[in-house]
Amino acid sequence: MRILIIEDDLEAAHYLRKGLSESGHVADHASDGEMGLEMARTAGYDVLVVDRMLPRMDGLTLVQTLRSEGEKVPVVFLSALGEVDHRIEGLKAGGDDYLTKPYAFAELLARVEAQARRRDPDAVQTHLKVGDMEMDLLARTVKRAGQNILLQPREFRLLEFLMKHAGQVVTRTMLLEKVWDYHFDPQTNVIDVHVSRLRSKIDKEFDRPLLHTVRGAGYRLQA
Amino acid sequence: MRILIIEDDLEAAHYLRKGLSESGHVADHASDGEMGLEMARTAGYDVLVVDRMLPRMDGLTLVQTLRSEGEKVPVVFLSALGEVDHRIEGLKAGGDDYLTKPYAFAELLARVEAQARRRDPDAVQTHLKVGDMEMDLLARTVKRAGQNILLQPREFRLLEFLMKHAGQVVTRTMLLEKVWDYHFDPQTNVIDVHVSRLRSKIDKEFDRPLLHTVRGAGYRLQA
DNA sequence: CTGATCTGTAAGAATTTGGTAAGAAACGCG
DNA sequence: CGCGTTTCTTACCAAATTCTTACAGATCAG
Repeated sequence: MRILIIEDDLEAAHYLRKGLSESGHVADHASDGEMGLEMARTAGYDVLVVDRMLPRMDGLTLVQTLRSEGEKVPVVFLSALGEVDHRIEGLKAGGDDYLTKPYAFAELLARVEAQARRRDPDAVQTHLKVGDMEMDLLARTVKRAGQNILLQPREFRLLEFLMKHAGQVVTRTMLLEKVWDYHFDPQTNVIDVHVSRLRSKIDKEFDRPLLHTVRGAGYRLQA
Repeated sequence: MRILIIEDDLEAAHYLRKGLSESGHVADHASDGEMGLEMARTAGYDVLVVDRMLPRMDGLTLVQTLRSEGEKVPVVFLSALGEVDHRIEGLKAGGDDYLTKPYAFAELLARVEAQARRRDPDAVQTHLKVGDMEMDLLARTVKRAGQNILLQPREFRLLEFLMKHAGQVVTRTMLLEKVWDYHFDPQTNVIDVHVSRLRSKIDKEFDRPLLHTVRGAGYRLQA
């Protein structure tokens, strides 16, 4: 899941990013309101986490602006102010949830995921299945035909993405963006190498391969 | 805790059972409304998890029937319908909580345990088990393969948390929050050190390790 | 007050991982 | 069939992560 954190406290932001990435998400960070607005407009995030108080443009205004432009991405407000009125203000401005500092990270994670799920039920699957292969996102385990398969972190992300798009052709560019977070051409064959490694783990010992090459386009995972 | 899952989707039911049993509960399963009603009447469950839509007798009717018979067991409804009206219907029929699909397993677990606790405050976990390792929360003792293991307080909290989330990856951030009560990045390797110490006590002399490292994410306790 | 125990820090070791590059193989087209 | 192109595989190395150990401050019981 792609999450944008708009927060001027650098330490807090760093802490959030780390926690989110441990939980398998990708988090970007903007440290002031204007930068946040800019980023929220361009890149397609699944959820925004917005501090109420920000330099250059406060969180409320930011979200109001986004909403007036028709942007519907879910927003979770962070704020030091716990008053009911502030909460209502936040929701009226177009926020979807509101968290008062200090908050537990686990709580933030739960709310962020709940928001994302509300918008896109498939975004927060915990269990994926393609053919006789299953992936458990919580346990971070993969099985094929009942047999456990050990994957490296990057291989896991790769397979996760492929499984979430099972049956569709996944292009190299998509993989670079969503699995590697590269927004440029690395001019190397990283993808090929990882696909090869993945294949040797999920397809090698089985007669029916799941991961297919689509020449000139990319790859497709299919039973 | 004894839980009855009344759910016709076999895969979902299986997944719930697995999760609940990893969290130390005992879960039974009924795949249609009539069977569910029958089982709920006879065996004394602590909580029922009921799908709204069921073959042979829908969830609402089931719960209404139970309530009319004076059965007070807490009920958590599951439903694909998120509308406010449906929620109200469920609560009016005698449900105690309501969860909209798709839901995160952790959320379900939290609500189920909350319901059980509400009913019987003493029913909280006092005993955890993962593989051949057991923890007694009251006596503050840990055994593996019948052998007593002495843990320091912090190690005990750490293991307790890991056992309560057995089978799932537990991130460093979660550990910091729940075991250390830190809400920031300590910039040290406290966790690593304690995990290492814990390992040397619970895994060293045994051939099959329970505590696994999940690179880039955290740790997982699993038999 | 004192000794024992517990917890956290720091540093270096060990391990794992991911990326690069080079050559092999497969493919498609004329 | 042969050639250019794309894709696959393998080996290697640098970087990042995790593990272990030793030590010192803090805490607690007696």
